[in-house]
Amino acid sequence: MIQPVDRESRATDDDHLAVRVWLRMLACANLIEGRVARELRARFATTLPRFDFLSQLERAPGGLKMSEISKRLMVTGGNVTRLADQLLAEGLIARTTPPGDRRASIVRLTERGRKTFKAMAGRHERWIVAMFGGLSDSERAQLYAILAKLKRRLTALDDEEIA
Amino acid sequence: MIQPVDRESRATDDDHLAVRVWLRMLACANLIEGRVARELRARFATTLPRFDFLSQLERAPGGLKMSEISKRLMVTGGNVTRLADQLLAEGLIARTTPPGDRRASIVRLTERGRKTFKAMAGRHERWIVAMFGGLSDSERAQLYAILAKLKRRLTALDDEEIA
DNA sequence: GCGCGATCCTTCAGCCGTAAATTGTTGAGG
DNA sequence: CCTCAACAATTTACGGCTGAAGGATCGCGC
Repeated sequence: MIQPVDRESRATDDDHLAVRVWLRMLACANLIEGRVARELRARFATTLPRFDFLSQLERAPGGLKMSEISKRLMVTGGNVTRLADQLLAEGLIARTTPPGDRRASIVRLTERGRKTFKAMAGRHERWIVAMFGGLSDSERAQLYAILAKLKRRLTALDDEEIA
Repeated sequence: MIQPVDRESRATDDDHLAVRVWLRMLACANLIEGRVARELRARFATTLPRFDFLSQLERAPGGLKMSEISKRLMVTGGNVTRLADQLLAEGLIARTTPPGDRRASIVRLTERGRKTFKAMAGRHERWIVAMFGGLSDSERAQLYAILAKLKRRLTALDDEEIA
């Protein structure tokens, strides 16, 4: 019998259910994210943020503006700048300045970037599928639906006063 | 109508459901964590990891060994050392060496630490409850149950070969 | 006693993330 | 034109997290 000793496991009965749900969800997310990060490092000598960055470009054949990547990855602009610098140095992406706006810059995958990403994406999907393999189809669907509702709520709350 | 443009929203139909569930869950976790972090910073000039650290001590009146905190927070030892240094400097915790093992050190809340934490914890719970307020009791319960199963699976998978 | 691997903690370099200030560019109003 | 606010990207300072290396201590087995 496994005996986890983490934050979530130690929630006490007087905690509100919402808090316990949150701690459990956070624990799951951290376990999955950590595992994916370790695998990416071991097998591809890269990191999750870089993988995510490439993933966005994969879906946008024409390339993306830095600000657009920032929005999609939900990270700040400064962060995107640094990630782009690294991927550029690795030869996985290329940058151009769009005609008509010299402030912006557009980033797209290089051929090498596309190939590299394909290889990683295949593995990535298998890892995720394996980790969620303990749930039934119906449970995955329920989870998907409930999280949709939660996410709507969260984006609606955005910068509203909450407490 | 809200139009999110993040990672999860851009998942395509050929992605396996598990991947879409994962991206959605990650988006939710990041939204919640980010919001809590911002509130803690704005209202208490502190950070989420420090709050979590104190939270563990709150539940352990006799104090905890550094290694125990590391396990419970699911972070590495080096990280715990730094957090402890900061909380020590803020006067919220105290350290002692347990009799019988001079390698170890035991950390516990100071009176000031306990008071400070109480104030933060009350707010924290209200934020979480507000954020999960969009779900019904039944949905929260389902989520709680499904995540339990997922978490069991994840800890079982631990460092097993997965793909 | 004594070796020696295990354990506890710390330190360090490296990456990711943020917020805030800065540089350069654009475009709208006077 | 010319200002000036808005916007795109970058830089900087700081915090969290990791993995790896190192120092001290412990305790098992001989």
